[in-house]
Amino acid sequence: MEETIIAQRIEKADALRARGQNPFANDFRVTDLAAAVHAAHEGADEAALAPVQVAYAGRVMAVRSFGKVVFLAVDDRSGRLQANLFQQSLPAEDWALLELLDVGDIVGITGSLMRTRKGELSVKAERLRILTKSLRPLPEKWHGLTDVATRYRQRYLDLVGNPEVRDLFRTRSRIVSYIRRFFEARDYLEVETPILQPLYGGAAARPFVTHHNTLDMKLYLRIAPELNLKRLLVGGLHRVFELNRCFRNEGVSTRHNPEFTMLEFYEAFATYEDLMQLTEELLRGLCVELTGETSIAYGEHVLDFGQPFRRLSVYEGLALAGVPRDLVFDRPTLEAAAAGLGIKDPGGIATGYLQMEIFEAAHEASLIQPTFVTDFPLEVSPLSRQKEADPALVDRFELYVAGRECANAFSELNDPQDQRARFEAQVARRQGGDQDAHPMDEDYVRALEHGMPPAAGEGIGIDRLVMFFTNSASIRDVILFPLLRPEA
RNA sequence: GGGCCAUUAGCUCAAUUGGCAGAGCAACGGACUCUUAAUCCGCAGGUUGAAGGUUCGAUUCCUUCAUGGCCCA
Repeated sequence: MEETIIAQRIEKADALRARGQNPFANDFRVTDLAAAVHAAHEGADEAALAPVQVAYAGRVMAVRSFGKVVFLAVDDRSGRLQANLFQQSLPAEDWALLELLDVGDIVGITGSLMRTRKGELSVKAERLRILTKSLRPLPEKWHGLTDVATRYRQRYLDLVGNPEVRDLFRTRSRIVSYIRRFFEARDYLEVETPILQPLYGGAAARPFVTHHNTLDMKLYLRIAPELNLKRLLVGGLHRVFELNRCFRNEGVSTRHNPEFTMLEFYEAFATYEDLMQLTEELLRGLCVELTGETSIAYGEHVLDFGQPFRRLSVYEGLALAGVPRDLVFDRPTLEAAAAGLGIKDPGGIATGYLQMEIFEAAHEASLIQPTFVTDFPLEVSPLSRQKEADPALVDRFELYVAGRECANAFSELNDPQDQRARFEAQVARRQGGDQDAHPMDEDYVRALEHGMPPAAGEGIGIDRLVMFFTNSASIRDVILFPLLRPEA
């Protein structure tokens, strides 16, 4: 049946050619947009509308024919504007095009404005062009396309049929644009650093591996831009940010896509305390930009970015989970708490990592309102600056919203000798089987040896941010083309 | 990785206890000068995700696989 429809439409395209018209023409000049026409003339009366000439183009979403008058619902990038075709006032040649027109075709309409008896502002067509002949049928007009796999695989159909999807990606664009303006206004420089790297780092994750043919060189797709951005701090670019695509070789879920977008920014002479302040400003301002208010509905929750964000240190969280402050290094206490939370084989997990597993198991899902989790174990933070008041901890925070981590920040470690020792500890873990452990990066240590200004830096997951601000349950809803298995 | 659910016409969905695979929209033919999911008449459209099994007979029951969704780890 589908083949029949395609064959019929190819015949129609051929018929257009036989009439001397290109079924894929590109010589129509658009002077008007649907939304602008509505905005400019919505209240105007017939006498005011009739002299207004417009030319617009878009996809035909519905054809309602009454014999000698035909109504077309035409969608352009701004919205919908109906075209009214009267046999009486259209050239015979154009009227005859209707027998070759299908829902889904792209048309160009020129004419004057009018209002129908039901009051719809529309265009009384004087010329009709079929600019692009569509050869396949669109999804059904009322229910639209709902099959999730098809929506992701054929996102163009999802966008054609579901206006709310177009709106979501407009919102995504506004979020990115706001972030860019926010940092530019604070004298940050936007930079781009390599995705293809001979050595990866900056996060705890497994990379994708690829190969450069002519250099015969193994390359990794970056898991984070962190180390390169800090090299720029060494170089004197003291405020930098990068809106960057990262790649982590892990599973897919409603919260994870193997490639995702992060914001990372670094500021010299700032501390993680400063970044908590900055992060509150960023998210509060973003919320106001998008909604006009300081809170937003997300699922069953209302996320409030208006108040100063809650702060909860890792040790405070451990105390709430049954590990008092003076026993955070007591293995029997930690292992008992871990077992109680369902953590498997706690005896095999190093102390700092076990502390974090306990914290996350006990608290992560309940951190709904924006919460800064602060002061992480040094062991799990190989790039963070040691806390002066407690050498077992680092000056670091993660921001949790709606039970999910959405930012990670710290005062940066700039002591090259300490950094080398941290890398060596990571390499030891790697040899112990931790595939996420950080590899040694000699050039990064060398850069620190030249002197990196004291600084703080942060990464924010853009996809998760977009999820919050578009009330999306799955990361796939906010990525235009999420990774899927190949079609069967 | 484990559990549950889904997969039927281009799209959205039905199909009784295992008994002739159906509807709406889209398409196709026709009527109609004001529709907003237009309406009306007519016509057509199927390897029921794939492979195998049970059965006189399988969309339905069983096994395996594929794809997707939800939950859990």
